[in-house]
Amino acid sequence: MSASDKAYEHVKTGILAGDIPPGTFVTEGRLAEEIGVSRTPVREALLRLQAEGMVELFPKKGALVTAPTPRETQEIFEARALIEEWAAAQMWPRRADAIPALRAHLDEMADLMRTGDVSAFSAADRAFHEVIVDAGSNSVISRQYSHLRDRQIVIVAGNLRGDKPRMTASLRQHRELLHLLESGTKSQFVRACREHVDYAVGLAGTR
Amino acid sequence: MSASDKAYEHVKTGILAGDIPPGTFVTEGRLAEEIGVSRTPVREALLRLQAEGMVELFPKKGALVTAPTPRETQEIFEARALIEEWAAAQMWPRRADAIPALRAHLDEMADLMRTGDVSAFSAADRAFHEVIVDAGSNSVISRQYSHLRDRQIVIVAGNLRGDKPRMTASLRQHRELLHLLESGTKSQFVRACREHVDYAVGLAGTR
DNA sequence: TGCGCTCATGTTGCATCCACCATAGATGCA
DNA sequence: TGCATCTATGGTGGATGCAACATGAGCGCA
Repeated sequence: MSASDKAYEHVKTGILAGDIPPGTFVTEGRLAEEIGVSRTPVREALLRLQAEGMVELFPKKGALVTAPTPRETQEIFEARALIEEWAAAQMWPRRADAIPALRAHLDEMADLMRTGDVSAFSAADRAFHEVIVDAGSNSVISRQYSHLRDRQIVIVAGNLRGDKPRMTASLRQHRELLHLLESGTKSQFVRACREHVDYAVGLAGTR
Repeated sequence: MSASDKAYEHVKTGILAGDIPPGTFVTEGRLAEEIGVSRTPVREALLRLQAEGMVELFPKKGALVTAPTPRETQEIFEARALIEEWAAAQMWPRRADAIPALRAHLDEMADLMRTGDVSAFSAADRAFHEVIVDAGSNSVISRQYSHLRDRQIVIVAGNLRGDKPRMTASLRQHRELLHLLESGTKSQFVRACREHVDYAVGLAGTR
């Protein structure tokens, strides 16, 4: 792995994990020292992250880690809903081959809820949805979706710290989705996907 | 404008205008000399372009300007259709405020078809659609749409060099869209948007 | 005390330098 | 002649140096 990749991973995972919370100013020099590389690869990493909207670069001042505004949050969820609804429709005629993976992620979520590992739970949630989106077989859309989820994590990392009732509700909804995929109709499944995302909007919006 | 931005603009417009056709290898050194800056900002520009999917960086070898594969082309148009259909639906209840801008772009297209400036025609086409997408008031989606169009230009720049019948057909379709927006129904307009993009898929696919 | 100015410090933006690597063409040997 | 190997060249990846700029602390003056 190149030094540039290392810097990128370091900063990005730091942001996504909440170690570098939104609002903090990071500087190339400090990060470079921290990671053990020179400023050049750090600079490249920050540019990439700026392109992704994770940080905002202020000339001669530094990089500000940004959280999505309430407005952007709404927009992200609307975009998610659009893609997930599309993907749900693509699952018909029924794509039974996706079911094992979905079940695996579901089981994982159930386990993680017990142990209370919120960030891993959220990762499993994401993986579940990515299976559905990827089933649409459109890598352009999959990439856009993945990016939306990255952005969303920053919100969630700040908001949802181990909220059992919400996790329970989420788990129930995912179970329902899988159930509908196995034995429901296309329109039922599409609507459930839509409602699932809309529910998440509410969660992110109310706090 | 910073040297980095200058390099970025230079390379990107070069690719979009077809001056740097897909398949060519560019090197940091040569570009740097050409633009009149050092390799550092050029390198940053290439990294940004790689993130956008415009070039592919091969370690120790150089940067390859890539055209979308037929597969990616299909995917781009599918994503476009998804967004445009959504945006079309967002235009109801009727957003009359978008009409003047749409009409202006339409007139521009008519003029440009006469003068035969294909790339400007294509830019006006894009602007027309961006008005509709932007009317959805979702900057996240607008950005994704804009990116899709950037990618699409690379295809078009290689394919559609001044094809009058196609331009005529395109112009007619845009007129129809505007007409439906003014005095059609929501479902008519949405369907027409969908069909318009599907028509474009055919164009890109058949060559 | 309060205001404006200067300067010290921290940070970026960019140029330059060096080491490593990939590759192609030359070279030597069978 | 044909093949393996060696080497010269061109390219990137990364480190470092330097100038320009933003900012805030400290100081002088009214």
